[in-house]
Amino acid sequence: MAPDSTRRSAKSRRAIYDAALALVGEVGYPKTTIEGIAARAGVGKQTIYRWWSSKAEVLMEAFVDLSAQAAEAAGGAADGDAAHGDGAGGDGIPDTGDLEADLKAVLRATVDELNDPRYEAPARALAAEGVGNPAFAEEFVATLLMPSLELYVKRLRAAQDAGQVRAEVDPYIARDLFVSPLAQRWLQRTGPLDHTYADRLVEYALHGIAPR
Amino acid sequence: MAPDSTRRSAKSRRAIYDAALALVGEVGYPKTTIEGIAARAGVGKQTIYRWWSSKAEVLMEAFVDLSAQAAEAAGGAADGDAAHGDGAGGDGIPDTGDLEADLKAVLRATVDELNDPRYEAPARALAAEGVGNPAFAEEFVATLLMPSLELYVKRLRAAQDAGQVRAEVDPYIARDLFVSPLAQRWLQRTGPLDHTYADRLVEYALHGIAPR
DNA sequence: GTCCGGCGAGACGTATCGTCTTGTCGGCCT
DNA sequence: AGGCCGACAAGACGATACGTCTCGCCGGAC
Repeated sequence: MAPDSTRRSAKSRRAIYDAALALVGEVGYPKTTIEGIAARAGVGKQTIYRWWSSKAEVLMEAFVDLSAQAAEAAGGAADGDAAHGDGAGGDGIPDTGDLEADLKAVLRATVDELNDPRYEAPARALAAEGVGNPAFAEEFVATLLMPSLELYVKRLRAAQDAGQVRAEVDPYIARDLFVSPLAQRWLQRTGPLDHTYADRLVEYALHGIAPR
Repeated sequence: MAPDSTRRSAKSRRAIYDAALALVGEVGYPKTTIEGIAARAGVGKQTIYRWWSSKAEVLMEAFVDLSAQAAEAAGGAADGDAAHGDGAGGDGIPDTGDLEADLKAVLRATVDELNDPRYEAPARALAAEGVGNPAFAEEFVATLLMPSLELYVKRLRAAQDAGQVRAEVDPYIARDLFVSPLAQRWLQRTGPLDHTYADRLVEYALHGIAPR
C-alpha cells in the first residue's frame, strides 16, 4: 500500500517543487492546479497523488525546501523557517545585553523577509489555507512558525533574568505584542511594512504607551 | 446591460443569504459552491450570477446582513461590524476616564464575538479569501473592519488629550498592539482566546514589559 | 390587457478533480 | 548477465462545478 520511498525519484520531486512555486507566483494559489503542476513539471499526476495528499501539502514542502536552500546559501546551519511570523533564523536572536536593539534588529530582518517577493505568493497561500483548514494550520504553525517564534520567548526569558523585563510578565504574550502586528499588517495589507513600524512596535511594547 | 435593481426579488436575496451562511457552516467554504447555494435557496443560478461576481461577494453581503440583523436585535442603531478584528460595535468605545478599564471591556467583548460559533465559519472564510485576494481584502477591510478599528484610534486620542497616553505615540500603531494579537490568535488558533489574554494585552501595552 | 424584465429550471461545453490503466525504464538481487 | 519489481510519464475515465445560455412563467408598471 505505502509506496517505497527508497525508490523515489529526486528529479521528479525537484521538478514538482519548482513547478508548484512558479505556478503559485504566476497564476495565484486558487488557480494553481495539480494537473497544472504535473504538466509543468513533466510528471504524471499519479506521481503527485502518490506522495502528497493535497496541493497545500505540495506547496508547503516546496516552501520548506526553498527556505532550506536559502538558509544553506546564506551560510550557517539550515533552519527551515523564513518568511512568516518571525524572521529569527535558525541562528537564534542575538543577545548583546541591549534588549531593545536586539529586538529591533530581528524585527527589521523579519520585515525584510516578509517583503521579499520570492516568498510572498507561496507564504500567503499557506497562510490562507491555514485560516480555513485547522488540520493544515496545525502542521503549518508547528513546522514553519513555532521553531522561530520560540526563540523570542527564549530571548525574553534571558531579559527577565537580566532584570530588563519584569519577572511576572508572560513571555509568550509579550512576544505576541511584537510579532502579531507585523503578521497582521502583512496579511491584511493594512499599511506599509517597514523598519519604522518595527521600531515603534518594540518601543511601545517595551515601555508602554502611557506616561512613564 | 445592468440589471434593474428596482425589480429585484427580496425573497430570493434572503434565501440566498441564508443558504450561503448555512452551507459555509455545514460543509466549509471551499466546498460551498454557487450551484449548491442556488439549489439550497431554490433559486436559479443566473439569479446569483446576475447580482454577484463571486461566492466571496455573496458571502460577504450575507455576513454584513447577518451582522446588521444582530445589531438591530441588540438594540441601538445598526452598525455593520461584528466578529473580526474589533468588537467595538457602532456604539463607540466607552470613555469613563479609566483608559485601562475601557480597553479591557471592549477587548473582552471582541473576544466573545470572535468565539461566537454563529460567526466563526463565515468570518474565517472571508479572512481566508482576503489573504489571497488583494481586491477583496480591500473591500473587506474597508467595509467590515475599518469603521470599528477607527473607534480605537478615537478613544486613544481622547486619552492623549487627557494625558493618559504620551502625546508622541502614534495611535494607529498603539491600536495594533491591542487588536492584532487577538486577531492573530484567532486566525491561527495558536492558543486560547479568553478574557485573561485580553487583559494582559492591555496591561502590557499600556505600561510596557520593562521595569517601570 | 399588454409589455418588460427578473425569476426558476436546467441544458450546454469546458476544466479540474481523483482514480485507474498501460507501457517504459532503471536499480537491485540473484 | 538476466529477470523482477515498482516508480514513473502519459492519459483515459466518470464525476462535479464552472459560467453562459435559453426557455417559459409570472408580477408589477403603464
